[in-house]
Amino acid sequence: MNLSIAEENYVKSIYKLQEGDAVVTTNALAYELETKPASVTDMAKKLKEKKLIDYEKYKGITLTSEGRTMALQIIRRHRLWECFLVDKLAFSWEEIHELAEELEHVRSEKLISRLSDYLGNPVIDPHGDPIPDAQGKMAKPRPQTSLDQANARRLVVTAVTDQSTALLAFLNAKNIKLGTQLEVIAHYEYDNSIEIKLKQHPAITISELVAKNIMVRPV
Amino acid sequence: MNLSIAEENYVKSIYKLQEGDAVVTTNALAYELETKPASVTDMAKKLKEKKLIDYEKYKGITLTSEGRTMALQIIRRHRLWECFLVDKLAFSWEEIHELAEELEHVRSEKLISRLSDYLGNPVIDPHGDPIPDAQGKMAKPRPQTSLDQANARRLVVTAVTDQSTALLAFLNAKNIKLGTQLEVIAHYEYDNSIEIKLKQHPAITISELVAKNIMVRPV
DNA sequence: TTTATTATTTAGATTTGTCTAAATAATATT
DNA sequence: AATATTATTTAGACAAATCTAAATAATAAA
Repeated sequence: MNLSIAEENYVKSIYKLQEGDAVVTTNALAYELETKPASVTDMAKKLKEKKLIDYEKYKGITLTSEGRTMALQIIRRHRLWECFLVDKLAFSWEEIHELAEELEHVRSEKLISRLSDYLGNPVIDPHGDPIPDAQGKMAKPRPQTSLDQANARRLVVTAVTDQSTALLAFLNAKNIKLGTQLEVIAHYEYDNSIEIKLKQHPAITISELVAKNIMVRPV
Repeated sequence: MNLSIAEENYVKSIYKLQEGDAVVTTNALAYELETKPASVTDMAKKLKEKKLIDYEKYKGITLTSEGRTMALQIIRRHRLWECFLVDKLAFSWEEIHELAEELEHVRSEKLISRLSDYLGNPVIDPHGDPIPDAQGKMAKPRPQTSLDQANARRLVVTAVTDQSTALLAFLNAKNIKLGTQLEVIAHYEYDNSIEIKLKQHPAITISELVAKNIMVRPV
């Protein structure tokens, strides 16, 4: 089946919001796709017609197994292009998402399989997320949490959820990037700020807002 | 200015049909884009509004200098991706066009400039066509003609105009590919067939139809 | 130069994906 | 349980890109 770019984006977002098997609500999907709930309802009817989702009025959305297969293909394409951009074209991790967002819609099984070979068939992308193989199989996602909720002491940065230039500039100034290892020194209850220490750097204190946008996993 | 994919395809095709400065007719453009003349008229009004073309009813279409700049950017993207597909992913010359046709619509100056660097800033693409630089400057197109009209004796294959699988299979069987050098032995007036010889192969005779679809330049 | 042919444009419709505003359903609050 | 709030859907509209059929302009042929 051949999906439009819009349809692909819906399928991908539904997959993302499902996180396993949760039902996705109209509003959540609208928010994720930066569109209006009415548009989501319209598209839900179309995707149901194409048997990519299960959908009943007011009951929310889940992917069918066919929809899940489509989603995994799109995610595969996205993550392989991200690898390409970082490994071959030396882009930094904060620049790649929106480019991969466009490249992922070039549908060619052959292109993707050759790209994968060319990259050495990587199994995780530059954000640390697993890459589905051609059959849609992939490793379990790493158990990442936002920095403000992490309970381990020694952590590694896996992603940044807010791509605003203000945040990225801040992280740059503090030498925090993808793969950076850090140690949590203290939580300050008063404003939920967190004191952290990077190797070869003095300890710094970051606000709750910043901590919420830094994703980490135990090292 | 930000063009839609449809608009980019129009601009690119107008550039191609102009071949310098010729006026492009509605019908010719419709044929090139595999669409209907009425659709071309509609789009012509839009592109005129955006100052990318000069257009007066019944008088045909030409690009403005702004339109030409856009066209050269699109062609640059297209040809760089073709280089990537052949040089890095080992695609053959007959497979790359339609993939590049999609990849060319990812608009990112930075992506293209890095891709160009990565490829060693090539100045001709796998079909032998020149690649515009970031400023839109490019070498003169090679003087290619179809094999049936070539007057030189020793030639090199630069392109195939008909991408049908039947023709490609034929060329494959005869070991004719991009860059293949050949020598014209004889023209047979009766049916306009041509006898040619490839190095390390016995001479073969090809029909006028085949010869018309093989582009060559003197070696 | 009148007529026939071909090229182009217009008018009106269609599809896809979106929107706003209003209606309805589901859920939460009192 | 009645009411308020929030979530979702429907109805109707819109923009982009296309189409068909009919009208008009340009060109070729008689």
